Amino acid sequence: MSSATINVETPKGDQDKTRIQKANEQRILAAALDVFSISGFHGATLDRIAGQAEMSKPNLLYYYKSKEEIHVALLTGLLDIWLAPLRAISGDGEPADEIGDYIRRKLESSRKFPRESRLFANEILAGAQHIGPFLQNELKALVDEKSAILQGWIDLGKIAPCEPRHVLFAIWATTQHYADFSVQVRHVLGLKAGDKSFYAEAEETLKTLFLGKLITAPE
Amino acid sequence: MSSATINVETPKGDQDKTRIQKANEQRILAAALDVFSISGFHGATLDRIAGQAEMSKPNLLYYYKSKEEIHVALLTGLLDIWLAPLRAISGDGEPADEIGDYIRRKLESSRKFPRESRLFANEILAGAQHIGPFLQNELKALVDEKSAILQGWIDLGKIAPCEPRHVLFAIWATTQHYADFSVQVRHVLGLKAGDKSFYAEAEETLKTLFLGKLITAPE
DNA sequence: TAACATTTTTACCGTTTGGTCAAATATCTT
DNA sequence: AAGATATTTGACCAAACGGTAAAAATGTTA
Repeated sequence: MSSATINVETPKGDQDKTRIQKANEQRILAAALDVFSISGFHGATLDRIAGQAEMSKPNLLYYYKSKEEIHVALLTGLLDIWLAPLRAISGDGEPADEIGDYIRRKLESSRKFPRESRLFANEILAGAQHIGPFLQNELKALVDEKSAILQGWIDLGKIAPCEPRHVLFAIWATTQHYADFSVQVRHVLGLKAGDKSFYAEAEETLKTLFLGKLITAPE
Repeated sequence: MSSATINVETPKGDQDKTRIQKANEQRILAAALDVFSISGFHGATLDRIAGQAEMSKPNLLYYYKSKEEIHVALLTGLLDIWLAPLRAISGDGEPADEIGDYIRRKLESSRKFPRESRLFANEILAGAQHIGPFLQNELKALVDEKSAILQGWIDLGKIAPCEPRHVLFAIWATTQHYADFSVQVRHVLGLKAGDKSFYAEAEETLKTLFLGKLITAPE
């Protein structure tokens, strides 16, 4: 198993790419996202990805040198989607608004990008082989920063005493659950495949949970 | 892909098994749990499982006819571990005790059985091919039953109004997160591999979260 | 349109994988 | 000990897999 980790630098300037190149790379990534997010890295095959992209396998390998390169490209593109809701937390707003909005954004992300969420979950479950450095560096730094904001609110008595990092974990877990475990959610609720009607209840419940006691009433 | 789902009936009475049979089946399942929980079904190979079990591959296949049969055997054994904490919720106790104990039991389960938790997560992520019927039947019935208890507490004004099923989802998500996403948790917290010291903070945080507002103060 | 570069396809290769089979060995029963 | 049964192993196989080579087709540009 090669130990390639993601590198942020763009190996090729996006402008000197052919129109066909750009289109086909998009088709490949879209197809690969479908397959990887369901079957995981090892369960996915180049034949299925190529089939999904309506493309021959050698043609696919003309754009990406290996299966792993496609996987890494997907993960790289994922990280911004994953980070965006967290980045948007501001220390200037009211805690209830900021946390509530964060929950809303994360739920929206689960609803709109369930495949990306499952791809991410698969990668973490498998030991974060590729995105380990990202977790230790970029993500950790951002969590440190946002935790300090939460800690500031605690010090001001605006929210209840708690471990800020674990509160973030809880928000991640609960919101991503609706994408990663959607099959279980639907089966338990008796919903049919593709039914996403549970998201409204989910948002209401999570806001009750996180904003109920966590936010101490202003005196 | 064969569509075998788990069947509860024991195909062979456990008593008429040889001493060697029982021992080797245990060795195989232990080894398979190691490999499956890290690599997923497709990433796992019979050679690696056999190697981990210190056994030749044909010998392994003498006890289990196929890779899938091992996988199903593991999943089947998993379900009781998964259900036990939920089963233990009683309508007779006080809400704060019952919910707090449920969180404690689920966290303990994540700490003691992280491989089982990841195996379960992998199976759900992949679409719950094998345990779909279990989710729709046994699990749904149990969730219906326990949700009714929560609803009873709501009606009595003992806990805040909420969607009981989604509260259960939130407890599952947050507690299992520490097993399934332990790599991410450790990287963000700056802990070394194998360090499980975060569980104490996790329990405290989750109880603050779920018992803070959810439980309305007795008048 | 001719020359060039890019894209696509056909045919193929070596390896890995899940699984089989018959023979050999160990264990149990009487 | 002898026979029956259960266990283990080495050799092997067909299929699937990731990937390659080179030619054919298509697009671009002067």
